[in-house]
Amino acid sequence: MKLSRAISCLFSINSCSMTPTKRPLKNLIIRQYVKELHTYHIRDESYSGPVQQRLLSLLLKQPTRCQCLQIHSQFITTGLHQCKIDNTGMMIWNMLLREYSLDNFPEEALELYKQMKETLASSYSSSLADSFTYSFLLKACASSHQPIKGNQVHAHIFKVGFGFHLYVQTALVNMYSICGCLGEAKRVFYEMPERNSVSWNSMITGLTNWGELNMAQALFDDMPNRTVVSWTVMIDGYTRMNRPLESLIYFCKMLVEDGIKPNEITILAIFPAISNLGLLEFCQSIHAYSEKNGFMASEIRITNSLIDAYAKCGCIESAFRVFEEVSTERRSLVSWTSIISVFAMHGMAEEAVKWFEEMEKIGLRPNRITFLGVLNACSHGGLVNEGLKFFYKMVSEYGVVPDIKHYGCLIDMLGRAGRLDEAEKMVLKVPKDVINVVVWRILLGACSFHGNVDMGERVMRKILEMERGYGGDYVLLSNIFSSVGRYEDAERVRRLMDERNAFKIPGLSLI
DNA sequence: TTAGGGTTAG
Repeated sequence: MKLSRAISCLFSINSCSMTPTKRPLKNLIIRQYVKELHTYHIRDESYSGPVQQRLLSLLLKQPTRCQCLQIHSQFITTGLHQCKIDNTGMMIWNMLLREYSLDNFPEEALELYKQMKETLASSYSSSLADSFTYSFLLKACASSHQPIKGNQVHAHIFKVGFGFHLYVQTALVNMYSICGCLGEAKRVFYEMPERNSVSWNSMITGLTNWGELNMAQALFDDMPNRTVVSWTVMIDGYTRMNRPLESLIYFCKMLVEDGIKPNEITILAIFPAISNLGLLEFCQSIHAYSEKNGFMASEIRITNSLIDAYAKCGCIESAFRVFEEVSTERRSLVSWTSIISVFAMHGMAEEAVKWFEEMEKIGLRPNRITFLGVLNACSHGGLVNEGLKFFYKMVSEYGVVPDIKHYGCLIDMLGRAGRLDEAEKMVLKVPKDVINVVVWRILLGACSFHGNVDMGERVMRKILEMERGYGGDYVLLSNIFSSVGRYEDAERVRRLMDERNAFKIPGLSLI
């Protein structure tokens, strides 16, 4: 593709509305465009200092993706990149690198570095890169998950003398951690002649993200100056490992031991732990704290999480009040999805449907999670026909491809309502690449509940083709036989269960 | 005229 053609494609795409389906196409054109720029050579070596200044100041103002491409284009096609490179020129290269590595174009960032090196080598520049260059380059390796490339950059960094630079080493720890190379990350970390809190936090984050909580905790205990980021990383780490109590203990220790105040991100991290333990009072305190510190006004995600947490702590009134207090303009798709799911969770199907329709009225497009919420509501509230309508609407009107959870929901809904034939037809319609044993199991449950022996046997055969070791399936089939008085068959299934060493732990309830 | 750009939590 010629440069002029790439530019016209780029701008024509940019001027129309950017739907998710068009985004990959735009990215492809951007990639092609940058590739063209990399092969563009001109020989105009007139000094244009003021133009460089102008380009740099534009880059420093956080340009959009398109503006950045325009700046890059001007830098190359006017030959400015080949002019005498002073600090301004170096900064233009670095800022372009930064934009590409942060904006999910890591390959372009790496290509740009190659071009930068070649160009600077043939100009009057005294150095080919600085510590900023390598920080951005490592960011690109990290975001594209390319540890091998990162490792090559690491070797190069040593060669050019930045091997023990604080920022570069921290970026190395971060790159290796993100790519899952924890051994390498630790090696760099322990070799660092000096570390700041960011270096420590990067290492601890790497460990928690890969499940090494004990090691992370040991490092956290050794850390000289813990910041709110360090605490948030630990809180989030414990929550993700399904250890909510420890997560809350860290939250309290942060306040009491270090006197550090939680920020928006800490608050977002603590919500799953509160919901998991159903601590309504804790939820209320966090609500009050967020209100007092202006987090509710500044961060819609806190409001959304609060809606979900209140509902999971059993207080639907508070969840709804929080939703109602947000103006329609501020409500995001997640806010709407949260309130719909909250009603679904509490079996309030009509309310869920009502708010789904309200959302549509203001022109918001529901996504797959929103539909999962409303389908769940219909399933639990027995609104079968409405549920089917929503499912078809999702596919035909909104173009959402149903995943296994949508099918599961629908099959559960038909099964609960006793519409077993339709449920079976639906299971048979699930595409081969997404089907799993769970949807068959849902149907078996419905057969058991409604005492349909023939279908139960048929479904069980399907299940056994896929998985033989789940005791619950044998128990259900055996119960189906018992319910119609076929005790010998029930006994046979129980024996089969023993022969195949399929266990079922008896359920228990604390209520 | 000069400074300006970097690494961490979701």
